[in-house]
Amino acid sequence: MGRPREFDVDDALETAMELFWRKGYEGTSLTDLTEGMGITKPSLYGVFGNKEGLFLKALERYERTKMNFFHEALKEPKARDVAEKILRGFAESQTAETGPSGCLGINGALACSEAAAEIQKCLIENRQRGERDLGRRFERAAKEGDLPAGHEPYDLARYVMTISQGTAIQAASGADRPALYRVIDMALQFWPETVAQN
Amino acid sequence: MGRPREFDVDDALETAMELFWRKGYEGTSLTDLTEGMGITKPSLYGVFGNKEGLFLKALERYERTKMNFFHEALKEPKARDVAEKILRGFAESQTAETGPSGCLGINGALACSEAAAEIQKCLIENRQRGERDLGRRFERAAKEGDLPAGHEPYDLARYVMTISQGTAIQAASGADRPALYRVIDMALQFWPETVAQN
DNA sequence: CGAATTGTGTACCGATCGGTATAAAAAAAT
DNA sequence: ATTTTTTTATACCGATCGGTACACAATTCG
Repeated sequence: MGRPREFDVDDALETAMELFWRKGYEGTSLTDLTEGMGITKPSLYGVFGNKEGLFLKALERYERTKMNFFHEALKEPKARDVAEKILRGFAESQTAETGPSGCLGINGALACSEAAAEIQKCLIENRQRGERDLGRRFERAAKEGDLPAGHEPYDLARYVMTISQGTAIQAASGADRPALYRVIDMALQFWPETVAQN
Repeated sequence: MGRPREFDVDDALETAMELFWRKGYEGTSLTDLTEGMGITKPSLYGVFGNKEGLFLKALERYERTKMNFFHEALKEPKARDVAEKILRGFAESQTAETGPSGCLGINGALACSEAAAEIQKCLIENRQRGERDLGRRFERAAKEGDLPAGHEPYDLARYVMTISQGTAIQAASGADRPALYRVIDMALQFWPETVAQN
């Protein structure tokens, strides 16, 4: 009961996500947010708690709507396809024609003041979690004889994540999707199309 | 003549560089700067103009003292050695035990408010200039038959810079030097030690 | 119809932001 | 010793930061 909300929470969160994505956590002011979302500060605080809570919910939405390819990719039967799907998935989300360039998980708070230390830590853990999940997937691949010879699963995971994070910087600097695809093709070249079957 | 300056300009600039490196342009306040440098605001403004001027001078110092390996690497006779020296040079400066992790050219202003747009643009151009210089070097290598077959010089340059930027994120997230070296070893694997001699 | 509940608009809070006016302090020049 | 020049310290500027108190508007429940 009570007075009905005059805005759509999901729409507002989508806008907040895009703002944080483009300008980072500290670079986005409450004025940016309220003007962009079309709501007042008390409404924002009523629904999302505070700026930090809003960012975390925006990050959650980002993971759910833009990073869904990641855990889908882990289901690929061949490790090389896992890597390729992840690399292409990142490149695509980083260079969408509509929406900001780069990656919210990096743009959000790469280097920041002490006031954003908690957000920064959260984003670091977020990236490490993805890398760990990929490493686990490659561990399985190692047991299946599905990895390039002479490499540790977690090193391969770091390799793939490093390329993905590199393309995030490239995208944030203006690189377009075809350019990133060419980088990815090179990065995958050392990974044989077909690994020795046993 | 006049009253002598009570601080060393170079020491102060070194401190400012490290602060901007660790906390970014907008994440570093004038209070951070003056307290770290051990000087007052009027002294800072007297010598460096304003915050933006101080950042640009800090960036200049960074390029001169931390990125000197880059143009040295371009002088290597073989393209693969150019690439390897650049990749290892970045990884080393990003993981120095003393000093901040990552890269000032990325941490400085990856995503930011409109107030820092000029700094952001300057850093983007900075990165693109490096990539272009490397591309030019690889163009020469192509003429010398010193490139892996089937790749454009500027694509290879983007590839190398993407890895370097990726390791910058990795370092900012806590990855240590040996971990980055292993990534670099993988990234170089697709680049034959010896290219077909003609 | 009240009464209770919830969202909205306005106006404000203390703290901090980058930046500066002013005057005292410390040196060189005369 | 006095003037001139430069740097220093203090104290302040308007603007903006994230966040909130308060009154009012809009709905449901009794």
